[in-house]
Amino acid sequence: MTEDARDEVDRLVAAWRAERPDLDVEPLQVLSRVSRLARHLDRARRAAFAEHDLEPWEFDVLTALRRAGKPYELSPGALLRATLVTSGTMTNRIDRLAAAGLVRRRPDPEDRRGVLVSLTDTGLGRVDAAFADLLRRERELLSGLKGEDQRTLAALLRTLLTPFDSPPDPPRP
Amino acid sequence: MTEDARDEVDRLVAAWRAERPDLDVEPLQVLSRVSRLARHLDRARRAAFAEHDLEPWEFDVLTALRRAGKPYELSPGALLRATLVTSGTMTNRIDRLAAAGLVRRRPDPEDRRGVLVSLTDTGLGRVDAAFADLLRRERELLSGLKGEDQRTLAALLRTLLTPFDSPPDPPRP
DNA sequence: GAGAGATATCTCGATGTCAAGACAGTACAC
DNA sequence: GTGTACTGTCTTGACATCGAGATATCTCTC
Repeated sequence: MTEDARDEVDRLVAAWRAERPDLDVEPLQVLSRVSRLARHLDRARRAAFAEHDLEPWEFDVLTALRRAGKPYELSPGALLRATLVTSGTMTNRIDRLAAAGLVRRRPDPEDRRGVLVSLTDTGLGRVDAAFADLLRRERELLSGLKGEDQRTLAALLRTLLTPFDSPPDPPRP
Repeated sequence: MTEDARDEVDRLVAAWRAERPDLDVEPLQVLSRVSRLARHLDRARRAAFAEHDLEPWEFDVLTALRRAGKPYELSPGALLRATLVTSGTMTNRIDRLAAAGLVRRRPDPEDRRGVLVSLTDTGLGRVDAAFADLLRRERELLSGLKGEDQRTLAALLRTLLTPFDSPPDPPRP
């Protein structure tokens, strides 16, 4: 091999080159790393939240509410857009968070189809503690990169993400 | 706001800064993007594989076998390390792939605890077709970045990934 | 103000995953 | 060779997710 394999994706790419020299597998260098890193991150997050008795999915919902600012209240629809899950999943999550006393549900006074979900005091305290902890650990994970490299990395990732996060084509008049 | 939000994570970071100006949320610029991008990628992959009648999890197992080279055979243990799932999940996956005629199971002649899983001809054909398709789509996804930027991105991601992919500390003699 | 279509949420069944543990077989020291 | 620890695979039960569809309400047009 002409260069050392430094991570699993290097090994994976080398294996593909040996098996399918006819294919250009360069895209894997970026996208396989994204997938694998996300998987490892999930596990690290799970470990971090365990200390605060929170599951990652609980944290995702609670932070969305926390970010909204006072009165920490959003509709289920806003929550599912923020967390990239389906509506059935969100209904289920809200049910369980409400049962755990971390959020509260009330009818939307302005839209009788709608519901509003808000943080309880308990939920607010838990999410703030867990978030501070998460940031500590994430900073640790990133400690291998200089600040400038982190900004470069963030900018490149943003470029890839933009098409997904833009509205899927405005309807033409 | 001092700068335009270009993607959801920019909006997310801006919201945190407004709510918690006391915290340094820079790590989110990188790691939240990794998580979100991985999620979008999952969906894109699912769509790509649907044309070949494959689920992403099926593809993951089949490619691991394909990369191993002739005779396209690995143990369940090797497969679960390659795909980052638990042993129970792998047993289940192999069961279903075998039922679908894409892989075959046979006892390991050298270790009577063990089993060897290999691609069938059908499995080989399916995975090769799906992989070529996946590469096409991934290249498309990356088309927003110059080749040089792609290499920079890959290198920065590798730095983050290395600690996870290295053995978890060799035992001291 | 009536109807058509869009939107918001919830329900339900199927499914894939995980964690913990069972079990058989192997490896190594003594 | 025997005991002990380890390894490899499979089993089981709980659980979160998805997708499709049901229901109620809103909005817009005519």
